[in-house]
Amino acid sequence: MKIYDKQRSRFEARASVLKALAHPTRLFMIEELAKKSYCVCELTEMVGLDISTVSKHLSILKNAGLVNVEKKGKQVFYSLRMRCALNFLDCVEAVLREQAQDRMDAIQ
Amino acid sequence: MKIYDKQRSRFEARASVLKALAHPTRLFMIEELAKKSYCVCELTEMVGLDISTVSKHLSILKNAGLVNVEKKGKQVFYSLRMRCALNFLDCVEAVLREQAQDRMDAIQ
DNA sequence: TTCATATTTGGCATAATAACCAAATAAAAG
DNA sequence: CTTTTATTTGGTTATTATGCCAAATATGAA
Repeated sequence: MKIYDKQRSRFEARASVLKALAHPTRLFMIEELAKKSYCVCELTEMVGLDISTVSKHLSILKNAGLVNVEKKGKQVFYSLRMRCALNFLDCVEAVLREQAQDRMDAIQ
Repeated sequence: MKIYDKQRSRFEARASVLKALAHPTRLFMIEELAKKSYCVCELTEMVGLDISTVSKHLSILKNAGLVNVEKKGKQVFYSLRMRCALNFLDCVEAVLREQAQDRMDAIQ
């Protein structure tokens, strides 16, 4: 029995949340939803993919608990639920800046 | 031309960093590497997967810029580079607690 | 040099993702 | 009730990810 096995389900749960974030379209939508709530058709217009694709992306964010959903008439509005998700995008940006620096160092 | 298209490469870069994190085994290793550096063979013993699998996971973390690598004799030691990655695991934990709460609410 | 140990790389099988289209469902309007 | 609009779901295909084994590489010891 390895150390990892004992805690595997805990790390699987964390990974599933991070997986929900780890897609460019979903990251874009999260950033937009941080500003205000949007319906599926508005988000579809912004991203330029098929509406069924956008709907599925939103469903992934919803299942991960990252967004709220509110139905208004025929439309469904999504909004950002976990605003802390934004904070850690700052860390991701820091990682990217370091990556860029590494590439510079490699050239010199 | 959609809003998203103009910034797509920026979101792709972010997503690639998050993808590197979004795996249970890699999250486990990141948490361990936060405590101290380990060689590949030690990590392999902890996770209980094939050493080639562990090596590939570490390579993914390295390419994302999340860990440092240092060779000492025959062994290769990895250590956590971006400690801010730990902070946002706190956010992930918060999301998971909310998920659990939602499930409780659904039952009641 | 040869051997043993540590790590990485290539190849392959399987599983998971993501995109689209088409069809199903939901809600409001005519 | 039928139509229209908005959204979700099911199905298919293409791409990517994961894990193992075997082979290649690297380092140090004998």
